[in-house]
Amino acid sequence: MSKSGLIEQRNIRLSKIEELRKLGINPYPAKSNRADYSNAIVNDYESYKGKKVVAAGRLMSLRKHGSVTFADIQDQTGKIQLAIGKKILKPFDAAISNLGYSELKFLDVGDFIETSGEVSKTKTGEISILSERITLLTKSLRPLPDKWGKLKDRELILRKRYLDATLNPENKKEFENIAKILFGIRSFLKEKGFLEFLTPVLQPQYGGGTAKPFITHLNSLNRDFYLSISHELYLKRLITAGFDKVFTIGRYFRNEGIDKSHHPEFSMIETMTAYENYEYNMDLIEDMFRYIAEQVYGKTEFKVKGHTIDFKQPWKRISMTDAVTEVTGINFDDCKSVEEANNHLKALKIEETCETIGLALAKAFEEKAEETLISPTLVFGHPIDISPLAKPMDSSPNKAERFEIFIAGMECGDNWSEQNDPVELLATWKANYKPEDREVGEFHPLDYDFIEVMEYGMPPTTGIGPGLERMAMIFNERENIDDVIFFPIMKSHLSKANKKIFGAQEDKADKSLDILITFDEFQEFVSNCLKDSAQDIIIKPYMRFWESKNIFKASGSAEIIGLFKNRSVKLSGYSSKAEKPFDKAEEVLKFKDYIQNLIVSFLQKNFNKTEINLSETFLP
RNA sequence: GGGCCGUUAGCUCAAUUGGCAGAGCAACUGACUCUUAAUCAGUAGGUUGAAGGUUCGAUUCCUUCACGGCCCA
Repeated sequence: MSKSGLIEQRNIRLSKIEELRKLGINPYPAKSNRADYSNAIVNDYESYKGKKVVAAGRLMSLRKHGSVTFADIQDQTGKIQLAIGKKILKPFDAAISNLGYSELKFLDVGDFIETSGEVSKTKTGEISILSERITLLTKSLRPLPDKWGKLKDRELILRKRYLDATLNPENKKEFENIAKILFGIRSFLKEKGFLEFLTPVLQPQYGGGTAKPFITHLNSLNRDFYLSISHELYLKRLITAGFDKVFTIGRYFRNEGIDKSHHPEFSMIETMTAYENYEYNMDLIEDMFRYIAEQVYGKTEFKVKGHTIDFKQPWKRISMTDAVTEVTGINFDDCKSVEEANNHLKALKIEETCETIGLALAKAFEEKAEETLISPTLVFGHPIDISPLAKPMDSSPNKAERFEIFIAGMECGDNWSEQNDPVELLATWKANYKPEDREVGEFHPLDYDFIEVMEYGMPPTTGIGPGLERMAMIFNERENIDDVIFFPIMKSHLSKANKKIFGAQEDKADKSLDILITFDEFQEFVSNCLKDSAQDIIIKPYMRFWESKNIFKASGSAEIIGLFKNRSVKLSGYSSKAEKPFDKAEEVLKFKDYIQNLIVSFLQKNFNKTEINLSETFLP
């Protein structure tokens, strides 16, 4: 007998499966004969009245009253009630997998079932199916969380979205709408004459942006590859190949922070259009948002961060310089020198010195203007310094033919007339090539293959890249990116109950034998590497040996106390396994060595300005 | 990275100053021919996220860790 409620309930359901199998019922058949959806029946009762239907879905509630039972099943479209009368329901028949009235006891809330019967209303007026047949489609082993309360634990909602979606149809609807956004974008771009391409996620050289990439290894080529941080350079190759309007709905991977509006894995709709410049895209993006608002959501007004945004209105278009001037009164275009620009930054309480006027303008915009752009705004005329892939404007060569989309203070897409002068591009890239930026994610790799493409010649081209998640956040009126990503990234977790149920091994010590190094021994052992001034630091070593399933194991750690106020530091991780008993003396030596290295690397990491010398005597 | 908060039964939540770990739903047994959060009677379900500490005694206080949330940079 299990002590856990979950395990007990699961066992009961397993035994129901056992009994059903004995009766000749397959609890997991491959196919259903479902022909009707619940909302069609409920919304159009007059046409369905008296007709036979076959519906299927998840059993969401079961109310037994002796010889009559009421049940609710939920399918993709909604819920419908089944009225199951002892006299109407046909008797048990394994040949057609029909459950009789007394076999209803094998059903649980959460099971998937199919039913056929006449549509009618009950005495209380509820539209129902008078079930003549009931077939089990899938036996569920675990109880659904509370059947009318919704899931509240945020961690559970994010980890088990399928449960949240089952219990919370409004939330499910939001994800349905995100799927429809994708259809909307595709049909919009199709109407405009675009072709969709799939571009590589695994790339030998990453490019098209500045971000920290994920690195992976491709065994068959024995090379490290990068997960795409952008798909832009591939779309440009397609333009070079002679396709005039292309797009991809791509997956983007950036090994950077996770917060309310950033996720390491996200999606963008990236387009490239030949023979046009960035002004074409200003219209395209505006039209695309309006199209989705009208086609998918059937409205143009959305509430974002407390502001009402109307996509019907023409979007504001403003240069970056003017956007900064509007907020701060400072016009960076009037700057005669970098010093002057930096003085402006100081006046704006931005504690950063920039190398060029352009960088200072960008900084001021980012710090002061961005968050004020609530209604949809297209900001153009970025400094060329921050736009290495964009063409300079004819009228002011230090500005790029580029614009960004801001909605509710969020950047929702970046767009420009693509630089297709290979000599210029190579020069810009080389000037920006700073391998030391790789760590901070502001590194432009040199992609000679791409320069070669440009040398063959790419016609004048422009591209846009609105982020799908940000779009979804706006249209679904959500402020957290996790609310628009069905499977947000999380650390894996195996619950205690699941460890038991699945028989997953728990690496647990059976018994602890002895501690082989004494406190004094260890302090003597490390005294040579700590200065007198660190006398108050106590290092407590722990080591133990034990036996588990005929494997001998050792593990050890050292705790440093007194280094920080109210905190101790634990250096851990030593472990060792063998099939026969250890030579303990040798193991202790290994442990000492390990701990010594740990301490040295710990000190190096945390006191990197201090030189750490390992004296000979420190070694055991 | 910094700060604050959370983790108790399958789910949602209690537990008074540190003093017997409880309820509703779900589950199980039984009654019931129109319910819809069905009802009624009964039963069972817990290593209070993990480890350590203080204490006669810890869900409660302290430390560390794990997982998560919110805010800030």
